[in-house]
Amino acid sequence: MTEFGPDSTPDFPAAAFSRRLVRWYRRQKRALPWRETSDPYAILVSEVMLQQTTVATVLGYYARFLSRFPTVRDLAEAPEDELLAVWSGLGYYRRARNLQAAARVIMAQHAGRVPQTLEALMALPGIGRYTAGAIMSFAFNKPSPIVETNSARVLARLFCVRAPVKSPATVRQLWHIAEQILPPNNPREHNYALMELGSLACRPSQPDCVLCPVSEFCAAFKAGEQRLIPPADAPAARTRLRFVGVVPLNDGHVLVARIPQGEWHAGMFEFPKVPVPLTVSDVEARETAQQLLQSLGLRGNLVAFREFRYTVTRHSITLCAWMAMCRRPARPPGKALRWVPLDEAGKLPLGSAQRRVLAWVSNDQRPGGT
DNA sequence: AAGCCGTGGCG
DNA sequence: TCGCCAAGGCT
Repeated sequence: MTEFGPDSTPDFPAAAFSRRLVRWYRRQKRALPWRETSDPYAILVSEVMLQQTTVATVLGYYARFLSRFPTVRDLAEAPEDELLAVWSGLGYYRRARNLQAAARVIMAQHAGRVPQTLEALMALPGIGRYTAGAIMSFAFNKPSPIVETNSARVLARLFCVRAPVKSPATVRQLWHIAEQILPPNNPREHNYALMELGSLACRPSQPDCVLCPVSEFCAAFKAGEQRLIPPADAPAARTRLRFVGVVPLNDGHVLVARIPQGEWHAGMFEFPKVPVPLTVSDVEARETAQQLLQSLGLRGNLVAFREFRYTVTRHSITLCAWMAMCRRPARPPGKALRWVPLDEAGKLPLGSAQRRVLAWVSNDQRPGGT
């Protein structure tokens, strides 16, 4: 075989490469909790959390999620609000809903056990080719290749693939390579090692080829092109948006609104807000806040103001938030609105920015706060 | 098949 | 402050 197959990697000494790579991995690997478990469900959870998300961020969620939803059944049966609240701050909230949908399919069609074939895994919502391959190799040590950000970069350099790594043709080529060089006897460590190499040494910028155990196999290194591969993407356009929001307070309660379908963070909660032009003056912003209060059927005083800046995908957002001391209306607010005790609001599913707003008002409302 | 979906850290 | 980056999948 080359040693495991011919084609685009005709002369590549795959077995020797993998042995060298895995030996390095065993010495250098980080201790990560999802590598310490053999529970396929826990590995599934970690892989979904890690999609487009840094290890450091996931470390703050992983154990808590598993202690709250220890089994496929617990997740399948969880109320959505509780699920989203646990996920709150992790981002890409569709992942949480897909993960629960996947858990329900696993209960209904696979007797509660994570399936062990690529086809069955890829049929689960939120699980694509990478995640399916990761579960196959990490959880079951079955020979499924993977291609994701790290390994794609490693493979592109290793074989000097100069085209953009995201183009469909390149993606196909990288999957082919990944399959060709995958050792049938040790797919788990091999795949882990490819990713770990990309993370620790074969980094996006400033690759540290001195640390690399397989530089002698690397076509880009030999050509001195490791810094040119893969080529940088064109910068993404950004838009700016501005909102005026109110945080109605009454007797230790805050008013929150369920975000409607079709908007960012749909189904989660936020403090009421409205879009305003980028150019509004402070006076106009204050008037907008007053009008917003009225439209909620509230009367109250705007007592404090603060701007929050955050990003949602490609949108740079400024939220001008007004704290409002209100009289609670006799009539209950609309169905999407809810008064909640301040100290329980944190248990709601909130986006990251809303969580910061909540921290602001909570701190202010505590005795002695300012 | 581009565009969408979140967030925090870092240079 | 700003742009880039990180264990993608879906439409």
